[in-house]
Amino acid sequence: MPTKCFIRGVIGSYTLFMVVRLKDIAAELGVSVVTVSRALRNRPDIAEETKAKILERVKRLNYRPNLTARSLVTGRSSLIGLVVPDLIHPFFGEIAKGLSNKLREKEYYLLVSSSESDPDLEQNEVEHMLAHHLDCFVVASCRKDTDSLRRISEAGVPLVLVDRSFPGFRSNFVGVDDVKVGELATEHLIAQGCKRIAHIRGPVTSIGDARVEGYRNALQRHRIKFAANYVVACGEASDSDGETRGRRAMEEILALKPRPDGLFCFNDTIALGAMERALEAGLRIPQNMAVVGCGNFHYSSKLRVPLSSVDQKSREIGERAAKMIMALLEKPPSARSRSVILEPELIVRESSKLK
Amino acid sequence: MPTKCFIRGVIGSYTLFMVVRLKDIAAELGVSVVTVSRALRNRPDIAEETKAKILERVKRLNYRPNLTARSLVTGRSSLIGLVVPDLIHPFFGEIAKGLSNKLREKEYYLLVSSSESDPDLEQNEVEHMLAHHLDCFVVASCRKDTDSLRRISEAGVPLVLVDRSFPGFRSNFVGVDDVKVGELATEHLIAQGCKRIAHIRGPVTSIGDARVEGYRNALQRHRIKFAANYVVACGEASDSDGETRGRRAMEEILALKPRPDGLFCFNDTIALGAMERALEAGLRIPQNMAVVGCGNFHYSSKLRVPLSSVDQKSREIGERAAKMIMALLEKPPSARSRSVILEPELIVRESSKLK
DNA sequence: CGGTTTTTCGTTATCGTTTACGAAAACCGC
DNA sequence: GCGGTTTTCGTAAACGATAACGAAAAACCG
Repeated sequence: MPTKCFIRGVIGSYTLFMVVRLKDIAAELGVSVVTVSRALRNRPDIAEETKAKILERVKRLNYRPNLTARSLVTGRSSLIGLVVPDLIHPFFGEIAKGLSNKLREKEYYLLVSSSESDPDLEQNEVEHMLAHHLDCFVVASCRKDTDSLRRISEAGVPLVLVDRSFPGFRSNFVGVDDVKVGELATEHLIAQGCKRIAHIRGPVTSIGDARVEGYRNALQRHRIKFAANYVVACGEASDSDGETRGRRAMEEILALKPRPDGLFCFNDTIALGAMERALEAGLRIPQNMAVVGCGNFHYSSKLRVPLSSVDQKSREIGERAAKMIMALLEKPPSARSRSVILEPELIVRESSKLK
Repeated sequence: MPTKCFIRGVIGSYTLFMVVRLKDIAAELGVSVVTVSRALRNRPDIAEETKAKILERVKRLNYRPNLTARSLVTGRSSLIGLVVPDLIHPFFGEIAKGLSNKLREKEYYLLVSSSESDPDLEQNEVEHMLAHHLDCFVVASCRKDTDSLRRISEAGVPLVLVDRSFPGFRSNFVGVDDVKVGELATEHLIAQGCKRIAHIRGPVTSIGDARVEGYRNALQRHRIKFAANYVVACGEASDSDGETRGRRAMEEILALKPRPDGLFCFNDTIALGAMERALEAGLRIPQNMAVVGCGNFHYSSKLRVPLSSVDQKSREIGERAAKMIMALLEKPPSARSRSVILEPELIVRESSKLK
């Protein structure tokens, strides 16, 4: 139990702690609370001499301002909310790390919520987090609609979308060009000599659709005819983990006649499951089927068959989002929203190396 | 910019938002602020009729209490601080997830800090987080000393250590029995017929030492003589990533005469690096060298050679820590500290399957 | 029906800080 | 020395909620 006093030490088995407030320092030095506050925030209207005196005492007493109280009056909490579908997921983990490292510079802290890919949970979490009066939200929404995003906007809290944007919903955004992602992967498979390229697509969202679009663009550019049954769906992240979804999708692909000789997967986890299933079925990768994933998760290079993957620049997404937040919070009334679209990068490994 | 008013709508390109306060609801219904507060917190001293009336209005206006203000007066912030060396690390990621999911039930939120395995940064982060007046800290410290932990205790904030405890520093703790971890891995290698078992040890901390102790215990139990040069160090997490550290350690191991036929690694990432290096050197795993890691990271089963690993129950650690926090915060003055020691579990895969 | 208890609700103070404003002190030029 | 700045500091009022206390209203009881 923190006690407000200047005694510090052990009495019996109880330890008394001091919780120093502005008031205490002011009283000790015989100045007013406001003067101490001014010294701490480096305000101009204070004499150098008194400032030095105060800062010395502040340091000696190990004073730390109560940010809760400050927040109440200034309306700034120095807290940023991060809402992602899954904290364990390497992609979002990297984003969190990029964010956190950059935000640290300005002493912002991250309040995280892992929505477990459950739309209702996400909405609920946003609702609760709003009560904490965060300075800004960073969201990779797992919802089909924009309900949770709108709640944030309605509350007047700045918002940065990462990874997924929502057509029709104006907002700041940081992510990669997903059409380019699809093109990069597919062009590569074509260049490797694949003739029949399948795609395990992601959910029906802006991202999933954009990747399919890129996939089609590349095929068209090389006059390969698009076959609808070569694009197989594998459900949502909320259905089951990516790996089993990848396995199931591979079942379908194995049944296709003629069998595809190239495969572009929505992400590395799905690719992993698909590859495992294909290997079990006796296929050799890449000889019988070249595979490219997406996300370049850090373990993708260590797999049974090291996986080619399109890097989504997750760390950079986090860092750029952090920069955007800082800009947003420094000069608040910038009505129009900004977008940062990063270029994806293909990393080639054994799973698609045919030449 | 949130405006305090009851107008809501679009004027030109500006949207006005309402920030509803207790005061507003009270004014609308002609009751006092305290009455509304009581209704919201389900206090007994309020008539059912007025309560219903208030709750209806609260719902209709979409009121959310300002937790910052509440926190200031109650001294409870509903925020839990999580300090880990690395957010991306699957082990800590799982802990974060376990914590977050459990804490959600009581509407606690997680403020995270990834210290990047930098002791100074950790200290700094703790210092700053203290200013936010969190209700409790969960820490996996990367420091050699207990300085950051002591700062938390001195501030009178409840503390739960996870993964690593510090002998001599009394505190709540949730983790696995690390001596058992070492025993489990080593006993298994012995049972598989390994005669010369090496160990890539972790940093010189309670954990690293305990695992070595378990390793020695198992050897002794089977009358295998302990050779000091079979225990190779690989530096600290802050030096470089586990994988390259594992590779470097394997260099040393490959130079040992006679060459070990079994290897127990401090964690899966190190094991991964070590295995990669061994494979490059032409060794076959497990035939020439059986390998067991620790942590059972979710990708360990998907590696080139699926890796046997001692599961550290990371998710459960998070959940148990969450439970402990709730207990701590409900009945505060429990002076003595509690420990939860979980049993590790060995998961056998190809990397060590000899029989 | 008076007195006591119980229920219900309002008043006031408080949490630790910042903002707005104004007063005193110091400085300045003439 | 006297008006007018400028510097330095203090007072008072927030911020949005809860805690402690007490008063009015209602209910109960003999």
